[in-house]
Amino acid sequence: MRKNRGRPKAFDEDEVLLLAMNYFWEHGYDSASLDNLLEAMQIKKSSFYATFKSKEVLFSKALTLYRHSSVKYIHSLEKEKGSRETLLIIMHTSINELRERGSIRGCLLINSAKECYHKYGNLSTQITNEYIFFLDMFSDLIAHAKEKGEIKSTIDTRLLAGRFSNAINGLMSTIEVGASDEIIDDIIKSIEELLT
Amino acid sequence: MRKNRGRPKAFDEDEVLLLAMNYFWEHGYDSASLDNLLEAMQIKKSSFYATFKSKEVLFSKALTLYRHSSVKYIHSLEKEKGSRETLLIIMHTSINELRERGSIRGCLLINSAKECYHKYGNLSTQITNEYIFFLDMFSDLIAHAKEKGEIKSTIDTRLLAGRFSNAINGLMSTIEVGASDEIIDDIIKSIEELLT
DNA sequence: TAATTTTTGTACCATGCAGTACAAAATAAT
DNA sequence: ATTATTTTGTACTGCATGGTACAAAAATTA
Repeated sequence: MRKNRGRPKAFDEDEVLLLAMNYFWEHGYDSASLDNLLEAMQIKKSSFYATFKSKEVLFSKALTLYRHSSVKYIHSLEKEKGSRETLLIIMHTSINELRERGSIRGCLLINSAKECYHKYGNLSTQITNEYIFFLDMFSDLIAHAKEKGEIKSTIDTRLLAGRFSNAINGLMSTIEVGASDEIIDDIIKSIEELLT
Repeated sequence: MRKNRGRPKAFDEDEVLLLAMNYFWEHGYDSASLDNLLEAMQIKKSSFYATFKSKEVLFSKALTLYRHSSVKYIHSLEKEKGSRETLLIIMHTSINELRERGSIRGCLLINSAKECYHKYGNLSTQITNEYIFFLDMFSDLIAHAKEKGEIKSTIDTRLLAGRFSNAINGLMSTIEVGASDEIIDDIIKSIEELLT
């Protein structure tokens, strides 16, 4: 069986996966209907099922892409802006999104965890694994920041990463529930203090 | 038009609303199908539409009931256990649920906020109002605790309520995403420290 | 050019959903 | 008892969903 036989694909698999990831991020798993996804991905149903075998598999691949692209982005950010600053930028990215568009997408993993918690077992375990990966990444950033003296906190590095992640997860909920700017700004302040 | 005419209702409106609220709390708004709700409420479709005119109206009433029953519970708790202790019990209730059942329901408002954030405008505004009500209640508890010397923190009472609420909202997400007990226990510790 | 292989477009399918229609049943008023 | 009024049970409607069937289209190989 030679390769490159038959009609060639009219789209790039990675490109349409990125489009799908962004659509999932914006709308969530259940609310993203297949038809709307296909429109966002600019491909037809049969092409979709030939390439990604189901909506669930597509989502799983989107979660993996989310990790890969986040790692790439955060590593480049750390090089450019430093470790502690990178952690703060991670938080402020969502806040800027809020001020500019009036709404936030939050963290794809946390959003998905809420959706999958009871409903989708397979996805849940993947989400947990991806989350641990992010926590490791935050731990590394904090460790580097401590080495450089950017953070002086005596709290255990990994637990500090947990508190940081927790505060940001809360912030996304707090924003979505419609808290006032005063409350939100104070929470941001408390997160900055955490990384001191 | 006299009252008590015609066939009498075979169910108590408040009772079935409570059943509906618990079902929504367990499953969320979208995932709670009308048929499953009706089964949980133990009434038939026509009775449902004659009493609550739609699923959305039912949910709105469930949100209001959630506030009413929470107020009642928390006030009695404050009388019995004190103000600071009540705040801690609010947190530990979810954690106990986790240890006992292996999963948590979290806060109905926060769960709903996530679901309604983009999708249901009417419900979103109600959710924000209910949330402000809870924040007021937390503020009162903290104010009382400060008066009694149970809490010495110099952070503004309302902002402290915001930080407390934020940390708990985060904790629910952190649990759902599958964080380790070590991370969770440390976050609990940090919340207890917040109320010191 | 003919045969083979793969992708693509369209029509279709079964299921689950919120909500409606309507007649039968149950009560109160007359 | 008859009539008026309300609730209840069941069947139905229309729509959206994820997924499939299948033939036409587009490329490679011979």
